[in-house]
Amino acid sequence: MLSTTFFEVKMFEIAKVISKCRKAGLKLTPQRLAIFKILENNTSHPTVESIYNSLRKDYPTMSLTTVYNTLETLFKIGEVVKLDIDSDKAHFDPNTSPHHHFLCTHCGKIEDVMADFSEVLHNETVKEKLFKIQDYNINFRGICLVCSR
Amino acid sequence: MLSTTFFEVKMFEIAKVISKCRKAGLKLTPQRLAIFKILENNTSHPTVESIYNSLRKDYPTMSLTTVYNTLETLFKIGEVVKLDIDSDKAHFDPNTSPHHHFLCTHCGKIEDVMADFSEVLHNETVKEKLFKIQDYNINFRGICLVCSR
DNA sequence: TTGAGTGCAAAAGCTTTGCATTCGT
DNA sequence: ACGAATGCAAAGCTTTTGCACTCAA
Repeated sequence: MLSTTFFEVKMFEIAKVISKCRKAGLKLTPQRLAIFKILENNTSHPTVESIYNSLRKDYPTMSLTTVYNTLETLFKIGEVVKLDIDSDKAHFDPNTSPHHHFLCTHCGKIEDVMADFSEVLHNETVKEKLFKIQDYNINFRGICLVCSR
Repeated sequence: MLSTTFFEVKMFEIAKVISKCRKAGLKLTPQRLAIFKILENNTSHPTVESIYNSLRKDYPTMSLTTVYNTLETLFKIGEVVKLDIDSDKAHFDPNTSPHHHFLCTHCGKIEDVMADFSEVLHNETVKEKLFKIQDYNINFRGICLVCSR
């Protein structure tokens, strides 16, 4: 018997985020919209600085503070998640579906691992020792396909 | 049929670490030995600062730099691991056995999860997409038993 | 119009670096 | 005696805060 698992995919869609901002009374500034554009379909797990650098050409007055503020706002409304795979700096993920990550220790790239590991929640040790699990994430480390060649 | 899994337990034992230092040409200073004592049987996932504060009474001249240096040295010789569960500051674990962690989002405590999840390595998505996995770790977040009461 | 958002500068917090002194071997 | 380790101060980075100005609603 095949078991089918349904993944609820929650990608960052500008139209959806805009309407969410309107409902929350958040203003749609040009800076915010520019950051939204960078996040849409972005699977590079950007940092504040990488987003800031992408924007400097088109938005010369964009400040680091605004990028920090906007990402914190998006985090609060659940439109980005923060990764814990790199202790050096914060990486953000506009894909808020439950998924996991792989860090290539050779090139530093972070890749998504879109697979269901919810089996780990059925582990007896986990069920006995922890009162309530809110979430979990798996960080893999190793060599990516590109670097293996 | 019962399946038995053998865990190789690698705890931080002072005698073992001392002989490892001797072999590696590392000097056994009073500062290092004091830090070793704090790490032995320590399951609190201490930070540099918490170790430093524990030592200040008995070693008034102990510096933060020495704690940083010693933990980095221990990391290099494989006697501590760094956790990635808290992006605010580095937590160290003198238990270098493969295991996982649980962060209580209420009290901030980090607990060990000593269970075998190596099944995640057999996932097809992981095997197809990644060339070579060096290690992996699972971070659970939720409410601990103490805070649930 | 009005208060949330922006952006500059300054500060804060963790970690690293430089370097003279100390001390284990 | 030699060279690694220590510890102080300074610097480096990421992130946060304060505050006057701007602008979306």
